[in-house]
Amino acid sequence: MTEDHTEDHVARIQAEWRVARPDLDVAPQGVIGRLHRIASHLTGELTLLYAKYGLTEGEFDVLAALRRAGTPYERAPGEIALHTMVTTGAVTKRVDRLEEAGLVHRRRSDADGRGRVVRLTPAGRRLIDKAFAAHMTNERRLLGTLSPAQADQLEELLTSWLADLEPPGDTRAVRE
Amino acid sequence: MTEDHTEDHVARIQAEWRVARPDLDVAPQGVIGRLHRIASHLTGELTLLYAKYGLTEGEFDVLAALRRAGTPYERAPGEIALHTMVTTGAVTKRVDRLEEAGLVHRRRSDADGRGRVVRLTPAGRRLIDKAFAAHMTNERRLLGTLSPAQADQLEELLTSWLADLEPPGDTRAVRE
DNA sequence: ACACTATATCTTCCCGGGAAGATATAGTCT
DNA sequence: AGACTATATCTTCCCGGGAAGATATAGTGT
Repeated sequence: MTEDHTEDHVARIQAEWRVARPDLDVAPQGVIGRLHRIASHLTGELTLLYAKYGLTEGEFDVLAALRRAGTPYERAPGEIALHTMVTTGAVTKRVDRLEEAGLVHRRRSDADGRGRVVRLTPAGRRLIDKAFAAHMTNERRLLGTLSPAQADQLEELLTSWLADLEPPGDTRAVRE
Repeated sequence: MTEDHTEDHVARIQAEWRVARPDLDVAPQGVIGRLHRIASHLTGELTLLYAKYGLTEGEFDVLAALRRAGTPYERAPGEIALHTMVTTGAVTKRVDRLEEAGLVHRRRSDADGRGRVVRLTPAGRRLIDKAFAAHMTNERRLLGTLSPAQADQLEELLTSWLADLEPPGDTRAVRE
């Protein structure tokens, strides 16, 4: 036996720290390290799928935010920034790319001369509808071997943790 | 009442999708969306702490990998890349910055002319020792209101999920 | 020893996003 | 109306990392 196959990378890192810094309690890494590692793995897999539709994650998020808005699939850039948790500068660039690709259209707001309105084009609507359905299938696959009971339990724990971390009244939104 | 305060952002997004795409089951977002949101929140908080020590997250990871190696706190760039889950190009740049800051030292390997050896300087060792202790305190704070029992349960669920996602034999390492 | 392939690191170029400032328009107060 | 402040978006500049190629050295087979 050269290796304990029941130990994952996080456990190995913790073991190394226990040798290097026996004075510290590295238990929190058991949760936080694994959470980050899962997140990074999921992001990689999700991004692969977006790429099949010619989208980056950021572009996907913008299209999704517009799609969720419902007919006529419009939102102001500032709203999109809130919904997708990025700066307005990032939204400008994402919308630039999506507009270039013919997936969204940008016009001035009638009501407010400073404002713009970003709207899904029919092509954008078709694309995000296909991509989002595939995305959900992909997420289901990634939850794969968790039993429904485990998934519920996990969701509950994450929900209560998230409630701690996010001060109520925090308006920022979430990755889709 | 204008808003249900028991609903978080992920729940709101799911509710929007149920209207926009009633044909799809968006349950997976309950877990995956919240996990990503927690990860992003944690990363923000952890990064704030690294910054107090003048470090980026990537630099912290490199110092931590060297510290865990034990005396004499040396590792090859390629090893560091494996341990920190980035490309060797990224390691080169991180080490450039750390060397500039006097926290690590880089020399040629005696054994292999292609190789380099990166070693913590005494200043680097002192810094990562302080920073890592503070990092653990910070992580404990971030787990805050999860009871020990909840934390254990969560760790167990994450561990088994991670085991699915990471094919055994995957050599990549983890965020500290 | 020579040719060929493999490996370790570094370099170059690119990409996406953040931060801060620029610009244009709204709103408010007098 | 005029001045001042607030707001929405866009622009500019920067930063960190990825991908792919360049370079130097090892290893291997003949």
